[in-house]
Amino acid sequence: MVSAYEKRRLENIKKNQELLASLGFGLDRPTLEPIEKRHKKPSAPRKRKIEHESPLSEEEEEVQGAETKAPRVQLSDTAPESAVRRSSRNAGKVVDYNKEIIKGSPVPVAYSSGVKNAENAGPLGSEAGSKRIHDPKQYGHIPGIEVGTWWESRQGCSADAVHAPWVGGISGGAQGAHSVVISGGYEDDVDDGYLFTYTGSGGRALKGTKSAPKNLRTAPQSSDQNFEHTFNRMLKKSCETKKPIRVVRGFKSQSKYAPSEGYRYDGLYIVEKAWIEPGLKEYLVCKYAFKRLPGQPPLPVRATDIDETSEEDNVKEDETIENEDNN
DNA sequence: GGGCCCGCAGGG
DNA sequence: CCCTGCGGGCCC
Repeated sequence: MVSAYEKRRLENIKKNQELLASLGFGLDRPTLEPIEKRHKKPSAPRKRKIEHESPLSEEEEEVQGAETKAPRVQLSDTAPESAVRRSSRNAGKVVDYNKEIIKGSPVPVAYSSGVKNAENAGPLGSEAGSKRIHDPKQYGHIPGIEVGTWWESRQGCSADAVHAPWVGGISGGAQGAHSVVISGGYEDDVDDGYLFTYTGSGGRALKGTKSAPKNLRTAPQSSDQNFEHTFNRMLKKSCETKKPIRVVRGFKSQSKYAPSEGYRYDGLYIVEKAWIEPGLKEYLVCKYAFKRLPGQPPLPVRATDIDETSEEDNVKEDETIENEDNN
């Protein structure tokens, strides 16, 4: 039995994947090998899902090797957008830093925010109360910030001028967006690393309702998005001007190209296409297809099996890729 | 672990 | 000034 929500989600994903495949013809996509295969605790036998409904292009399979999993997204039918918060999960966690580094990366890439003051952290982002020395309102790379730079939180990312807002996913100016953060807030977005779809902002009841007023920073989708919205208009402009956009991937994204912890600068992309489509929950959303500019360091790939010292996290993470087969 | 609500930076 | 935003910390 597949719920209407799940059906819609899979349809949207498939549509977005097809679009990305059409845009990605001939695109070179070097990736870094994941760090050594990790051991997973032998717990209860798990059903491995074989994906059929969202086939990847040959090109993608070549890159991903034997991994042909669908994006790891939340599959809850009841409260999908509330199940991704885990900001305090690192409290007291001890991580072996050396094992978190990928060989061959231009800068050490961490897979865990257990890293404190690591050499891969942004120059200012690791220092409390540091003052910004570069202007985030510019297009292209920020001087001194290498692709692969990692921050524990978005505060550091902002201090290093890569993405200014602490909360919003889109930042920009008259010629288009300067930077975006992939944060996994939209379940039908597809991330193939060198290409990804991105959903605009707006259409959320941040103030709550009249009877129950709130002052939230994020909230579930409750109305249509449109291109008149400031940030959505910026990204549409980006599609016209082809100005480069800094892209940061955050741990909340379930993509295999996203860090499992913290936030990582993944370099410059352009917006190839902008359109409006029905999102999940019936509301229209603004969608964008991003494409990575060539000549940048390869993208790291998240290790498949994460060796968590605490088992509850391990189980929880793994369950997100399980699902009843819809056959 | 979930709900609440805060500061902050940016855009208009 | 105002309002907004795919954070995050605190309290429960």
